[in-house]
Amino acid sequence: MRKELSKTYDPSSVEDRIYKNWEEKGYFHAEPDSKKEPYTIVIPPPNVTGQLHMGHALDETLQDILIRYKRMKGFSALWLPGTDHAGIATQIKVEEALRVNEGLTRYDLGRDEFIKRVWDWKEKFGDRIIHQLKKLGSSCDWERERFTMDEGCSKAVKEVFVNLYEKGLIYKGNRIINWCPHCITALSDAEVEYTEQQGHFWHIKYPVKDSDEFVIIATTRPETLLGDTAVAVHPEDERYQHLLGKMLVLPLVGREIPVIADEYVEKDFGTGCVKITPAHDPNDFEVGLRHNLEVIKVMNDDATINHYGGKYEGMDRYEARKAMIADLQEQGLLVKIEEHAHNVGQCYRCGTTVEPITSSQWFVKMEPLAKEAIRVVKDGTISFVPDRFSKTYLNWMENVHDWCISRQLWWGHRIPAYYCEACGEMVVSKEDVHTCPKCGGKMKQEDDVLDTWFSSALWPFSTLGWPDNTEELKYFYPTSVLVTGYDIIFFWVARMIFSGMEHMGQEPFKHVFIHGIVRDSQGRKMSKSLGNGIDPLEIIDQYGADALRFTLATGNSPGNDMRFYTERVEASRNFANKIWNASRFVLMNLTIDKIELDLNTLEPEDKWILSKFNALAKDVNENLDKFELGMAVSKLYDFIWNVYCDWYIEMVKPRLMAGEDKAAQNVLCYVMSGFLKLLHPFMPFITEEIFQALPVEDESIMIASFPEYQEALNFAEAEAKVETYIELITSVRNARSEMNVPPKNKTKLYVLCEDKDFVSSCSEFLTKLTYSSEMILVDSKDALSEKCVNVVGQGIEVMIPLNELIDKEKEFARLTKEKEFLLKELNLVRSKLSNKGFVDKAPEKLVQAEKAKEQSFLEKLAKVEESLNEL
RNA sequence: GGGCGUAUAGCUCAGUUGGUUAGAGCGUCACGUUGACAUCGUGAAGGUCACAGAUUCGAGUUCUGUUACGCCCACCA
Repeated sequence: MRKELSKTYDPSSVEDRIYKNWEEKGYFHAEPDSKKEPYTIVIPPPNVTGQLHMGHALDETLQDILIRYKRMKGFSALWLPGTDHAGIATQIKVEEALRVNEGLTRYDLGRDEFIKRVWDWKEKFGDRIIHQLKKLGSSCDWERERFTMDEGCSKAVKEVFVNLYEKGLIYKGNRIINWCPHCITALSDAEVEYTEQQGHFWHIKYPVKDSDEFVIIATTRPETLLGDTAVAVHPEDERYQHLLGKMLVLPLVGREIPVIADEYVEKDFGTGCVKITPAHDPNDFEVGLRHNLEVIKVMNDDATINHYGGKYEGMDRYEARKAMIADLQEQGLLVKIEEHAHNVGQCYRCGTTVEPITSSQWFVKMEPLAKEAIRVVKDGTISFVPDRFSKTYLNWMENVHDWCISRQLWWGHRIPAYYCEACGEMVVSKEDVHTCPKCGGKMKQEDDVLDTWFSSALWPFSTLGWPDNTEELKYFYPTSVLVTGYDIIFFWVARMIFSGMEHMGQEPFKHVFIHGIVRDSQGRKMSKSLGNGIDPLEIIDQYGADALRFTLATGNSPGNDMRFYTERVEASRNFANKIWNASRFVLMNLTIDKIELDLNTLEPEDKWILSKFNALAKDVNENLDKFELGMAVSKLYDFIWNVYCDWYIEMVKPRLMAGEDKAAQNVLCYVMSGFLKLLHPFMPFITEEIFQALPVEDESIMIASFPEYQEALNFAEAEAKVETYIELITSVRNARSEMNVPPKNKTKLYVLCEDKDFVSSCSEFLTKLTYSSEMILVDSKDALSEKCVNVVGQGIEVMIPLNELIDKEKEFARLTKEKEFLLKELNLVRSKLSNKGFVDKAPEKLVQAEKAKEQSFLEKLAKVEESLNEL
């Protein structure tokens, strides 16, 4: 006996120790190695001050499975970790803490001091998520950990910004953008989420100047009326031809605005008249450009009304709305109010309704960049798994607008543009600029910072050393696969693709492996506000990281959401325990100290399990290569539990009890160490713990080689025969169960079979697993004097003498049921075989298989009928 | 308005390029302390693969249409 193992597996006593050992041995570290092929994954960097949630757990588990697999396959496998500075999210957190703890705002501290506080915060909490990733077993190369605002990434950001600016792909302009009045910053289109809300349509009269006439417009946002600079109608709308070019008097304001004609207006919608507010509506902005309309912005940054609002100045936009409606009503200008459901855009960080506003911002010109990004997905250079997400991606990329990249925040990469305080000259430069190249005046850097996603977009190459042409960059880029959720395809995946193409001239990754969202047991999204989130760390404490990982990898297909509940984790935990106990059994019976497989001394069941294992290795490799992780893991589960434990261990027990059976020990260990290796990417800890207790040569399973199919281990014939016996054993158990015969009632077993040698070599487990006392080979049934239950298999028939225990009626019913079943199947097979189309067109192999089935059914049917007659 | 997904056992889900008797986990029922494991074992019950057509020798799987639910994008003010 090598080592005494406890009866149940206790992950908590194992995991930290093993992880520490891996780290110390340096197994996670990858170097450029010309003798190996590279395999690279860059982590989707979690927010630096965030905490691990189930979505991370899924994402990291999938990546770790892939990276461990490839590492064992002999690749130089780099999983590059790091964190994201997460502009708005982090700034909001620190501001909140500042407010709660010190009653201060960031403005009280000033920019420099505030940023220092955020760095302090990052130092304090930045390690937390990294520790949590380690608890999961993530085999990241921690020596290469990066941060989106570290020196290298910042250098890359400046390089890219200046580069794009010089190419004319970054520009500054006064455009309409999404504004969050709570975060006080511009947002990109992708950062706005739309929800349908019940609102109103207010119908308002706009009087025609010097006339009794008026037009009626309908609006959902009456407060923007303050910034109207025209009313538009369709050019061919006959109702309004006479008003074209005339002036209207803007209610509540008194300003005069023209009636203009523009194709944008739909004649049949509403009244056919549209108020035009270029400063507060994207469509109106376009109309304004076409007609040279004045742009009057009526709101401040916090969405209160500014000086253009007259008496409404200082009011919040909704207060102003209320007040204006009341005033309009009083003046008899409010015609009616309609209920109206419409989509309202909200800030994806704070949920505040965004305000479209014209503002001077920085943009990335998307059209030229999108071209290449579209090409590489269309021509398959980059593939999405599952493929349907390439449609989502292409649809977005083909309709993408320019990307607003400036944010009015303090935490982030400050835009490398400098303005002369004297002459207004602007310089964009990688280096700090202090004096104006034109007039020598003092230069001041742009206040705005960049969208967080601007730096994340460079992640696959900035983390490898770009813009320097490092060995790492040459070797590990392009990366192999990107693993992420479908919810950030637009934010991140798309932007990495065009950035990689533009700056590296090569795709950032070859595959995008997309997973879904982890939901609660009722299918709801896990969220803080619902309080239905499950903490992965609590699950790890309770059930172990392996159980959690196994749960996340099982029953989940790429791109689909999954439900998470503890019963599933329990099942995974039970599986770990099953493996644990199987290993206890093997170790208890071990006398060998080295695995030496001698293919010449094998029993049928040995060949059978080796053959089954061989097929498993083939399947798992194929599944993993095709990103079918869920399928790979369910095959492993089935093999380990339902094949190795339920059958092979049971078959081999008599041999082990009988004495030192080296062949059995070798096969037990060979197959066990093999399936542990196959399972290791999914359940790294328990597989390592057991592996090291087995008589293996590798010092760690992490660096052992991944099993692959070997022709020498394919024993098709023995496999098929043992398979038949398994069926037979099941049938015997079934018969006994239906006769209500208790397991302890052991009887003889008579066997009628032509292949006597083979049956003899299996006699031990046949006897044991059919609850028999001994097995007797007979030449004919006639010789038996005892009353028997007959069970038939292919080429074999067994008789169980149960004497008076036999319930004749029950046996009759059982055999009749069996007969009906065989008849049904026989019918099915025959109808296939008599179908000329099938025989002519189906593959020959299939036709032969059907014929064999027919024979088998016929043979069995004859035996069953014979038994029925004898009753 | 456009696009996508899902619909398979009581529940949650797998099901590869069409081809044995459609599977698993959990739950249910019966039996069981057999020398690794009750976090277990043995056996069983449970399915018109949403509906209607089409293609095919053959459809859970492919195509068309319908229904229900979900998601994404666009935004007629």
